[in-house]
Amino acid sequence: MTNNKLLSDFKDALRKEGLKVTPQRIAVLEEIIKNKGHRESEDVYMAIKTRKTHVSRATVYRTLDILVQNGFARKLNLGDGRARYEPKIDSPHHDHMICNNCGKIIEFVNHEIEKIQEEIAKHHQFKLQQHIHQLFGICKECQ
Amino acid sequence: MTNNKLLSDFKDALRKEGLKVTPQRIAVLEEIIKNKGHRESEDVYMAIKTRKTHVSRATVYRTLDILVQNGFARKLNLGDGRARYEPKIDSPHHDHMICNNCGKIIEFVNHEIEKIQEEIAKHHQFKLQQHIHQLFGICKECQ
DNA sequence: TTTATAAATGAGAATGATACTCAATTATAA
DNA sequence: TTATAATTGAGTATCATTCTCATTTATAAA
Repeated sequence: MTNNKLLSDFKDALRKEGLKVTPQRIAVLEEIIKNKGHRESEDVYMAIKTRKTHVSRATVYRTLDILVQNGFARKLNLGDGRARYEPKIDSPHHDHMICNNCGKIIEFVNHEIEKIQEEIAKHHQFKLQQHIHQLFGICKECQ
Repeated sequence: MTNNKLLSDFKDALRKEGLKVTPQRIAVLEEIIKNKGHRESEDVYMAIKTRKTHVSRATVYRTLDILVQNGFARKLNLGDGRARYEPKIDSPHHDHMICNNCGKIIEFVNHEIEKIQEEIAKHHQFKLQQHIHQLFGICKECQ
């Protein structure tokens, strides 16, 4: 998906929700789709602040929530107290391996695991909505 | 394992680490092994405070850390900002399903998933140390 | 048992990420 | 262009957890 298409989808989503299209919201979207990065709110705030629109931390948090609610971004909880955000568009589902030493994040997917998860949920008559699967350890480079 | 054995193991562990055996530390251990519960620090603090030894929040946190470091308890991060602690002794490895509605926690294990995880790690030359696998959704009772 | 002392404790302050408040600003529909 | 409801931003609040440091205590040695 081109960034233009994404931008216009985002504007449509905002309008559909009765939300206004503001330079701050656009800036947060652009910052988030800039790379595959697993960005912290503070990173996004600094990046926007440094090079373009004036924005506040509060607005960054609020906009990241909007992106998550509307399927443009995914919020990750890596257990260190700071949420990370990654673009969700054109990014097939995946989970994460996190290096305990350097913090590097490696994405992985395994359809067998996904399938077993469904079965486990079904077995408990549990209606699965989301899951978190994270592998922590030491990456190749840090050994 | 009997509670007496556990208690004496805990005392041994403390001595081995050069730590003192204090009533507060014993109280935290006893509270944690009382049930399979996934307890919050505040719960443990209130429970001890109400019925036995005087203890402070700081000491509860410090002792829970000691329990985790020495394999007597496991610390869970459920993504809601409050850590949970469960006894680890005599409790085989398991992961958790969490009801998004009522907060109930159901434990599950699946050896196939464990095996695949190992393979994924190996494939990336990643030295696996821990993992988090949590399924979120709606439990049977809440549907 | 008493003593010496390093470790543990507790009360409250500090921290840090995130959420909230509300007056001022701004996007948008008419 | 105007009216107005939504948005923004600066700073404050929150909440779990950690830190500080003076006081207390467990423990080893005498």
